[in-house]
Amino acid sequence: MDVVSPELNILLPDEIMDTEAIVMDDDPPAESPAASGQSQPSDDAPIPMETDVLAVPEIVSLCSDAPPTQRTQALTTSITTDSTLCSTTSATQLLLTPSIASSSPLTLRPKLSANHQIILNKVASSPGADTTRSPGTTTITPGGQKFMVTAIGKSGQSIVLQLPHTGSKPGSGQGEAKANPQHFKVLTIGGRTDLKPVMVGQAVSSASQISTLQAQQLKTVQIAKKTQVSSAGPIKFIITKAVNNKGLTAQTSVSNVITGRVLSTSSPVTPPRTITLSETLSSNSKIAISPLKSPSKLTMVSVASQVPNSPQKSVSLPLNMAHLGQQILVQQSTATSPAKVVSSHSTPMKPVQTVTVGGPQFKTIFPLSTSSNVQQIQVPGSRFHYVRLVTATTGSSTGQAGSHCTNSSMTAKPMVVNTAQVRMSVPIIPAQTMKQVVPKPLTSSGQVLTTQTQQRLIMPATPLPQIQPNLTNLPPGTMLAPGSGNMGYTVLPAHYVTQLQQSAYVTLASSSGFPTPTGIQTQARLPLNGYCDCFANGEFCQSCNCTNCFNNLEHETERAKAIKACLDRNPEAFKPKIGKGKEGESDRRHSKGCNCKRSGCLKNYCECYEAKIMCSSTCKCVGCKNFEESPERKTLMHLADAAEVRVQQQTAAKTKLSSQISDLFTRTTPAITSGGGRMPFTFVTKEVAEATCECLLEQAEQAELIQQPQATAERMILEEFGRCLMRIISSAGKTDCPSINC
DNA sequence: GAGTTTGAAACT
DNA sequence: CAGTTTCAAACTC
Repeated sequence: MDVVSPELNILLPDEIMDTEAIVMDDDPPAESPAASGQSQPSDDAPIPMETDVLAVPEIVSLCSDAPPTQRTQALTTSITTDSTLCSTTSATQLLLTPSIASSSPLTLRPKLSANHQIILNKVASSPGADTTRSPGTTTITPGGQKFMVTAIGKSGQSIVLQLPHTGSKPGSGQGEAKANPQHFKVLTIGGRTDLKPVMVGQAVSSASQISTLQAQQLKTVQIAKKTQVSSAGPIKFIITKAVNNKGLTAQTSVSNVITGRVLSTSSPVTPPRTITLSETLSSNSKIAISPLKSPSKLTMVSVASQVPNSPQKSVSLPLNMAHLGQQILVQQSTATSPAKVVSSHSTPMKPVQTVTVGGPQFKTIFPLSTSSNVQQIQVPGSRFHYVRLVTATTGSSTGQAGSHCTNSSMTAKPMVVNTAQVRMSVPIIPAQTMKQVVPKPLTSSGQVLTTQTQQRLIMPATPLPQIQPNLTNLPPGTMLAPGSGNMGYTVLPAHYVTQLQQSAYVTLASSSGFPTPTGIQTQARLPLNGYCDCFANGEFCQSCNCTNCFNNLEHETERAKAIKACLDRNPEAFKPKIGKGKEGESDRRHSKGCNCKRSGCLKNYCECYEAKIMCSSTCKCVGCKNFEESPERKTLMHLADAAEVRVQQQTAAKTKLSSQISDLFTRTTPAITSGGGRMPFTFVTKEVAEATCECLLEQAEQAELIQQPQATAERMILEEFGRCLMRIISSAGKTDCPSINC
């Protein structure tokens, strides 16, 4: 058994994990089921994940010495940690982990593309066959031969897996799948630590395919068809993406799930993550990939409402998946229908515990107690309902629906109950410190409303006591606009005041026809074409160069109305773009997401990068490299860190030098002023200098007398000069007028 | 500091 | 929702 070290993850190209969407064939039933997995020439080209996907480094290569046909049925691959993945024999199992005893064969035709992508070509398109591109580890068991491809890498480094023509139409029924059991198991390892959809292929598995799962991390993702939803139900592949996370070596588990069907494998590599990918039918087009795409696409293992006899309803749950915030998400659905996974609550929810899962896009709700050890997981904004099966048993897979977790939550990082508390502070400071910030006397006590970081009091208009009780319910960044409700304060985060500028300018310079709510018509405007640092900082202009400035107390009304007009146009205008993620999420994220296309999200053009946050599912960026495991990003971060360290060191050195100079000056000044004569010019008088020179001349003469060579003469003179200096120094502390005697 | 690049926002 | 335009910030030289 070859085990791919997690380090390979780093080495693999980024594109591997860029798996926002995959192409899955949802074609009508093909003529050739090819259930046996016969190899057929496939012209299916690997579907690039994105434009530059093909530039995959030669990190992994798959080769098989078996004939193509044989390779089709018997994938012989070995994966090593070195730069070469060479096949052994057709019977060779390539297992990264103690693979599950999955006997369901999956006919795949792996090939190594010119760009060294691991490609499993689907022999022929069939309804049951889906094109799968899976970065990560793929375990395939064709006819008892187990095949595991470790596509360790990162986003965008795609391993293209194209399933051979299976012939088992997912929607055609499960029996067909059983008749021609073609199963593959895809395990993706490595890549981003965050939730990222991973390629999923058609997974047709028997219910018995449940492995012992001890993965510490797992994210389950459902691939949902973007463009087309078959009435028969799209085949959905769920791949657990093992994430190379901090060298974890726990077994990774793989769960390949078609609706109601779950395949699970395990591999001792890294904690997996299950990722949902969106599918674009028949799409060979380039796919813009961003990390953490589409949390709403997350689809989990269907576990609820299982049909007891349904072979497609097996649930494998990775264990320890909660580690480091990784999460297995099990979709609770009626698995009887191979069609679209629909969340259904077959069992009433138990009291749950809301926890924050590391993935920024998940809010996990754990049932405090359920008879089936099902942890319910809620994904905000998702119409799916997820559960996580947790069991204390660590036994091997028995084929039962359930989990094989080994204290998954124990190894997980502390789950923080998301209280979504609004942190605001309302300090009371002396009124005189506010200056212009307080245009009107607030109260006799001079209470000033401030909020936590970056929030400024812009426009207090009413006494604080009226609003203070409400502030505790305001989220950070809340703007209390004048006239909004009974609140007369305008609290703006400084970062977003800039957004107000332009609008404010337009409003104030309302000759442009901007429909101000109040119909203000004035030529006055905020300074500098609306661009005023004072205003941006949420402050009134003071001692700046702006002209016709309305950003002052005198124009309080106009200013407030400008703000209000801006809010009328865009109520979200002052909400922080960069802030906490969704409720329950701990990571910061961009509320809208960037839309970078050329910068790779690694320049400050990218708002996410600028804010030093990872691109998230909300981003629409192309060729994004701003994800956690991006080598480019790491490099930049390292450079930035190094630069910062340099700056700090230089600053510290300058500070120290300045301090030393200052200290020296401080220490020497008294001596100078007191006539102590400790400074050189105080005791190296003209007489001393002359005497020294005489001594040196005398030494030179002596050297000439004894006919010493020039070098020796110079040495003698220098030695004499040294002696003179010593005498000067020694005399300096004794007398004001040191005497030099040769 | 000028010119170019880039992406967000506005607009259609 | 997609395409285009505008514009200011970021970037390069």
